[in-house]
Amino acid sequence: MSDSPASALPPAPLRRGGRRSGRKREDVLAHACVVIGERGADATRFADVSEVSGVPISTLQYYFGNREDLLMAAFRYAAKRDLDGVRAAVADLADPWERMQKACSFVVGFADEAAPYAWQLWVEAWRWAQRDPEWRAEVLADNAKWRALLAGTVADGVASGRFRADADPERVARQALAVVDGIGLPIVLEDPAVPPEMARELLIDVLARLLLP
Amino acid sequence: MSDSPASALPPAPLRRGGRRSGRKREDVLAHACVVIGERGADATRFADVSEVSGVPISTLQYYFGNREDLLMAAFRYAAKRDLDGVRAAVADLADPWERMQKACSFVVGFADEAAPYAWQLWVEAWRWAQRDPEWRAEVLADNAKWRALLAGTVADGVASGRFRADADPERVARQALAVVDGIGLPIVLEDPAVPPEMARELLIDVLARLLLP
Amino acid sequence: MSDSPASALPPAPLRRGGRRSGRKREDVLAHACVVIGERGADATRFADVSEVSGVPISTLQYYFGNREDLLMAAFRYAAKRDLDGVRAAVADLADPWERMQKACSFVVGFADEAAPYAWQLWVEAWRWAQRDPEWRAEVLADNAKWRALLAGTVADGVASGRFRADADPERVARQALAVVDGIGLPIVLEDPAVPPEMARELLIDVLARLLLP
Amino acid sequence: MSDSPASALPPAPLRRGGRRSGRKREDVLAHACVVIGERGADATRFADVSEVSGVPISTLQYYFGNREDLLMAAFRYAAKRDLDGVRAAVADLADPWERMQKACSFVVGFADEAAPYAWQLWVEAWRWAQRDPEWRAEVLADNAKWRALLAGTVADGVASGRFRADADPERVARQALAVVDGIGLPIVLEDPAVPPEMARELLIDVLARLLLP
DNA sequence: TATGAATGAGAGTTCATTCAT
DNA sequence: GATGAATGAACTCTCATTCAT
Repeated sequence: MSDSPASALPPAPLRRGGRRSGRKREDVLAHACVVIGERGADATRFADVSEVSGVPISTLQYYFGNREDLLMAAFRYAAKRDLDGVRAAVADLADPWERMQKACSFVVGFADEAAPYAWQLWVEAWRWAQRDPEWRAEVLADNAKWRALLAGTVADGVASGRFRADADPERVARQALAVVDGIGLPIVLEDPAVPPEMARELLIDVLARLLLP
Repeated sequence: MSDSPASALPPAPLRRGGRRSGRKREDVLAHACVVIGERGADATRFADVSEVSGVPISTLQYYFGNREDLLMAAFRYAAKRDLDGVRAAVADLADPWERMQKACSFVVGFADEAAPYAWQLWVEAWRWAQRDPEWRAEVLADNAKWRALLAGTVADGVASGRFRADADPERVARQALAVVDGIGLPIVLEDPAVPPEMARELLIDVLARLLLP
Repeated sequence: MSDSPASALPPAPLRRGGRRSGRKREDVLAHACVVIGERGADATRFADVSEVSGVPISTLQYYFGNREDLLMAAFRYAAKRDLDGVRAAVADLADPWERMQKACSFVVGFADEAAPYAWQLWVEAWRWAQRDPEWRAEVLADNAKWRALLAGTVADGVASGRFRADADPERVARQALAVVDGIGLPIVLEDPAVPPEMARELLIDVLARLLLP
Repeated sequence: MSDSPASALPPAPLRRGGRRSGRKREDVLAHACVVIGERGADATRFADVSEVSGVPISTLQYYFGNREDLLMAAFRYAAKRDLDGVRAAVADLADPWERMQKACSFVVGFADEAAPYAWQLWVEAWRWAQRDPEWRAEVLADNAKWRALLAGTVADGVASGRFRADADPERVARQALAVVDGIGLPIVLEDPAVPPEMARELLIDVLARLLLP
């Protein structure tokens, strides 16, 4: 009933705290994210989530209400998880340049630190955000958080002299995020013309030109 | 029946003379692109395309077969149209740097030269390409064409001395395409944090760092 | 909603007590048999069964799945009902010759003991059995049961001396079944050249030649 | 375009006479019979007949009109062909008993003299005849011809003393036809319990009891 | 709180048929 | 006489959702 979703993430660790139902809810959302990542949000039906999570359809509706509500809940869950993940990943890195690289690598799924289906979920969210105001607000808010994370790192580096003095943290954060989003594409499409190693190297190169003295 | 699709694009340029059915087919595809751009490919029903184009549902099926085939035909149509469009737009620009800027601005929809819904259609295509081999092949092939276009421009600029001598056309093309794809996101989401003018400026800035001496 | 189907058969005998859904399911099947008998299986639409039974189309699909599954369920229901019917009809007949006559008369619809549309349903089943392995298996299994029923009766008659000593139960069962199937045709077609009474008499005559001393 | 249908029958021999279109018409009908035999009349679409015959759909409609008209034409064609076939097959048999056996074996498809799909087409015709007056008239008329054929043979045998003197030609013809129709069933269903050889033997046995002294 | 039963809305698809050439 | 283009009608099936327990 509650196997861990396909890869990586445990079946919702939150051992401590959490009312029983809260735990199950999270468990379902983790599964839902996998389904959305694999089939796309539009093609994600209650039946799919029910099957992978083992929770009956009507119970899903009892928990989340609408189909769209379920989707939104799953996206919120993933967004928070990704952000928490990247923060944890860079937490113990002292060097701003190291942190910048790590943070940018995270989402696109380089190496093992990646959140499963993170990029796919973002693409889904973007699509819905183009058409639904609620989704749009959600996505924009999250984008802001990512920019803040990067801008903060840039500011640190500038202050410490690790980065160029004329680097504007806000500007560079926007640019870095753009490159990250753009370089993720060939990776998820497994474009043979841009294998993951090359993609990472191209990404780091752009970041270096933007930041390093 | 053959009104121009909702916005911008003319009622289909069409060869000339035009074989009866060929003309109508293209007309339908232009309309379909609009619908896909507005509602998303998954949400695009025969009924929608029928309503917008004035062509009966069964006639659409007679023309294109499957719903998915219709979608694919529309995407192919748009991909070709965009590529033709950008080629035409840069054709009479002599300066490589001018051409680079123009080409990169084109897709994301800056100014008036943009193809309508071009970016939205690409996002749709990416999503399908992640899951369907046929779409994947199509998208990768088109990506390659874009890279070639940019790489050619870079090579010209290097040869003419307008660009830095150490700029590797292939590498820069990949990077430029990434930035273009990534900077398009806040634009279509109309992110107030990254208004179009700023986006353009940020994009040009990255290109400059990659290319200019 | 649960009127007895158009003709003859009671509003479903049903176990007794009856689990809610079981009762309704059987009720629907009885109605479906009538529709199939009247229109033919190929021409039997969900809409027809829905109209006759008063059960919404989507509920029919919820119960039975496919259209073909509904058809198959109806046939299984009818096959069992007919077999039960003929067994009950001959149960209290002591004389093998009486039993033989009764059993053979049953299916083709002589007199009042007939199961409604039994013969039509068999013809439908034969058609599908020619092309679908699942139907074929079902029909062959049922044919075997009928043969066994007849062969048992023949064996009884031979043992009791009522039938010719040299009558091979298995052989005669096959022959009797063939005559039964064949004589049913003019009856359902209402061939004026072979009115029911004549048909019965011709059938009994053949059986007599096969069995009586 | 006009390959011979799957088995046996030539692509309509009628070399001599026949206006061009008459020949093509017959050719189409022979193909249609094959389709009907293989898929069943209800499942026979214009597209199928068009494909096997190579004649465009609209031409089929031009020739035959309705779908049902095409079906009926095909059945008429087959019915005549079968009757002609059996007449030819027994024409040069002097012994009434030989003729009886031959005629009865013909339809059910024993040996090589069978008309392809003859039995299947009859079953189809029976089904339609149950519901459509026009088909019913057609089928009854043909049944009458078959009965006449058999009755004539019986009468010959009685007259010549080959058959029992008390055999009533009309009665026996009806009975024989019933056994033929009934014994055909396990054959077309390929019932392992009644292999063709056994079926023929059982059939002949019944005929013998009805006719031989 | 949680879940099975039931049902309406909507979509794709097939296919005969009509019309113009 | 023959045929391709075009289209409406009908049907199956999927799926979210409501209701009762």
